Amino acid sequence: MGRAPCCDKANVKKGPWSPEEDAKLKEYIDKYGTGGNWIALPQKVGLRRCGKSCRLRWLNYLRPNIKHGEFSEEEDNIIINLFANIGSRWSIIAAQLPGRTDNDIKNYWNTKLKKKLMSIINPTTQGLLLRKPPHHHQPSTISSLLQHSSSTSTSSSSSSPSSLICTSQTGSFTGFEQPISSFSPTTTILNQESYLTQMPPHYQVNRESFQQLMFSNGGGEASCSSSDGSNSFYYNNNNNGVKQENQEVVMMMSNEDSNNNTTINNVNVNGSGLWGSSSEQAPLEYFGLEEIKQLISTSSNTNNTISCSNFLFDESKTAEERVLYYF
DNA sequence: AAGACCAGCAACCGCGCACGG
DNA sequence: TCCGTGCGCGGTTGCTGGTCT
Repeated sequence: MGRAPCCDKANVKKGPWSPEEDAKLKEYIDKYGTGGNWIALPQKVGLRRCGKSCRLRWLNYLRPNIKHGEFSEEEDNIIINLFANIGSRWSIIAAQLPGRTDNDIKNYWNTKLKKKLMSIINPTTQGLLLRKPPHHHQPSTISSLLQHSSSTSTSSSSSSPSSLICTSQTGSFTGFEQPISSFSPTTTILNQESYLTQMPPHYQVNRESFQQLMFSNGGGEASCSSSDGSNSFYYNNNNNGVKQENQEVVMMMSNEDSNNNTTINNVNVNGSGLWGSSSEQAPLEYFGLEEIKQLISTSSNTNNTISCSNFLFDESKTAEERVLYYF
């Protein structure tokens, strides 16, 4: 037995709201408030609308102080950074942007910002450039990345200053403004509030979220190239979709030899620096692609993408093109 | 000029969660 | 503790206007 419908579908109007409906709803809520019951509201207002529809219309359009129009660069930066840290929690992101609604931000992200960022990160392949930075490397800022986008050469992505740095100790990409190892390993996605409050003035970019950010939607070439010829993918072997205390982070590295053969090594980087402080390197763990596929094989398979709570695995890609990311 | 295509955005849908009985 | 109900969220759909061919 399915869930009871929230309203009588046959007797509710759907589609765009008329100015009259808007006026009715606004006038009523201004006068009496929502009464804490959206389902009952349409009847009180005299609208043939679903309560959920009224709520949406109010929240996204009618309520006071809604900001419409262009997003500022500042807002862009906040959205990008928050998305990279907490993913598509649009309501949380919206809470950081007064006057903006989650729907607005979601639409803005999907239609403009994601494309903009993709073109910045890798203007040629639309893939994510990952390269080992020199120790003295000063990561660029997001704003400088955005500024850089207009001048980046399309033929030499490896020379782009937008290289990404990752730290396994914190489980976060920084890549931008913040030195690595600013987060404690106990920081969890679940604990969103503390996660946010621990964010430095310049937000960090969360490793797995950034991958999702870059690779979701299946667009472009999937491999992550580095200047030394290695491709790097990451996954998290935690199954519940939430970062855990002292969780292991397993990094897969694939290398292409002179014959264009790709080998994949899986390096456990738990507790050590991302690119390995060899003396502290944890024992290697090996998870082949087949094993990973097995891990996720119980999940549903739609549109050539096997998915589960943690992973998306694009089967249509070749080995080195495969994208595996923490979800 | 007209049809095809695309981008932007408002709105819908379904699911998970919280809460009260 | 269980169940029903409403809310809130995120993904998706579909309409509309603009651009391209």
